[in-house]
Amino acid sequence: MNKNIELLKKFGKKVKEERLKRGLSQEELASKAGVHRTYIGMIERGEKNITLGNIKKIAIALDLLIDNLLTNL
Amino acid sequence: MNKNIELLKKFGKKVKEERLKRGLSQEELASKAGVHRTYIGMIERGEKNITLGNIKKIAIALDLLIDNLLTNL
DNA sequence: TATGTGCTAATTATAGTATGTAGAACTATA
DNA sequence: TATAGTTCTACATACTATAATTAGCACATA
Repeated sequence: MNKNIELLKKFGKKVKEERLKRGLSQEELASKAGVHRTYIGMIERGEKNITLGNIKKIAIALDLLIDNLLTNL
Repeated sequence: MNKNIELLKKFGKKVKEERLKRGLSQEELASKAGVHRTYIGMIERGEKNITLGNIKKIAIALDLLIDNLLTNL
């Protein structure tokens, strides 16, 4: 479990990076993805072990393929 | 949530495919990945919304990059 | 004052883990 | 041949750990 921290932080960093590229706020991304504002914050900080379903939602909200969000993890 | 079924089934199919390519039983893959035997079965049947941490474990057990398991999802 | 984000905390939903039964397929031995 | 043992997988629960969702406050900064 603990060894996931690095993985989750990397994923969060990628999400944040792609969100900012598009000039979106956490709230806007959350709204697009259909999740809560604070949840996006938690994901970006690597605090949650996100499920495949939500990875997909975020990828779609960012106009990305799911595997684009997961390269180099 | 319900719209995830297709996504999870596709993922499970991919895992099964890669497992069989390597001639591994569910139990052997489970052991390599450090998860339970029946859990692999559930994943392959698309019954569980797997987390990023376990996706990584399974990818490693299959000698795959994480994004190789997630193309075309 | 308004917007964006970090962070805590609480609740609900469900992923993760495990045990057990059943059936199919395939060996081996009488 | 049978019939007994073995391996593999589907499936049904059930428990417990934690993801998912929400609300609220602090602190920036424009």
